Amino acid sequence: MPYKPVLTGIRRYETDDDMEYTFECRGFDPHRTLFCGQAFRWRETDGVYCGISGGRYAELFDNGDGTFTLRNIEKEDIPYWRSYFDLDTDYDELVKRFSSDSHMRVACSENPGIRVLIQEPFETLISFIISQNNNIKRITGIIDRLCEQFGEKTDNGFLFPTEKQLYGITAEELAPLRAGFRAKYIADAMEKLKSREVDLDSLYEKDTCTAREELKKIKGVGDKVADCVLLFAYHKTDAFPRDVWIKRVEQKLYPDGLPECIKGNEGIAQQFLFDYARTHNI
DNA sequence: ACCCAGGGTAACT
DNA sequence: AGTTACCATGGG
Repeated sequence: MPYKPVLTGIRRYETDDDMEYTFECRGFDPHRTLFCGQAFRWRETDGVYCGISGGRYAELFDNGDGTFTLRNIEKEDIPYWRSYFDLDTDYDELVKRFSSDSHMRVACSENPGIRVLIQEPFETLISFIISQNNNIKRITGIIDRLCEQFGEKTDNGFLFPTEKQLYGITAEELAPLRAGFRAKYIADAMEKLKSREVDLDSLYEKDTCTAREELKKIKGVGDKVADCVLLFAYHKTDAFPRDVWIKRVEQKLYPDGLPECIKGNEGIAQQFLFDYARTHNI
């Protein structure tokens, strides 16, 4: 069965109805998870991670005893955040499986606590169109300007603009983002979403290959960007985004192909290998 | 000045 | 089908 997270409707944060939610998640590392290049809208100050996703604001901190607290969230959004942090997947079990491969064993042990997020598809699509041939710092800046220019302002910052808010936008109107040649790709994405030539809602139920081909109808979306969206939004864990670092890993560590133990979870394994490759400058 | 960055397109062999 | 220049921008 394809995995579909429980998503409640997009809703504004309301200051007089906030709550805390504490959950257990042994070994979870928020910093590694939120700043490893799968999400671009979290900030950390004094051990508190503040972010906006899917139109929802949250503050997250580590209680130091294997539990974590989400603060200033709405009660009905608990299922959203449980899904977002993929809390119902046992990563200890996954890492155990991965560790039968010697490279994966090192990659996992050196980067404990990474989890693959389950994000909102539209935000993820636009974010990873922006990511192409770009670095994480500048990607973050462009997305910040996108939210400030076109997203709704709330007490806790600007929301990511909704699909409807960007319908019909042109590359010229996107110029202030300084996204360069990627502006025309965003404009093309908005055309194809508006016309329903590409339907993000339908992709949950499609297999990875079919969904990948549909995303690639958008100009500026190739295999890599498509697989990022399939993995980071739709949680299709067999999607395998090949960026420059992963290509080096495949050449140097796996010239004869990927190990059997990551089959079906190539995308999650990729997240460990991505950090491994960068810290060791492979 | 040069190189690279969570790539993709179009125009070539 | 496989290679290659080029694409905007900013940081090192």
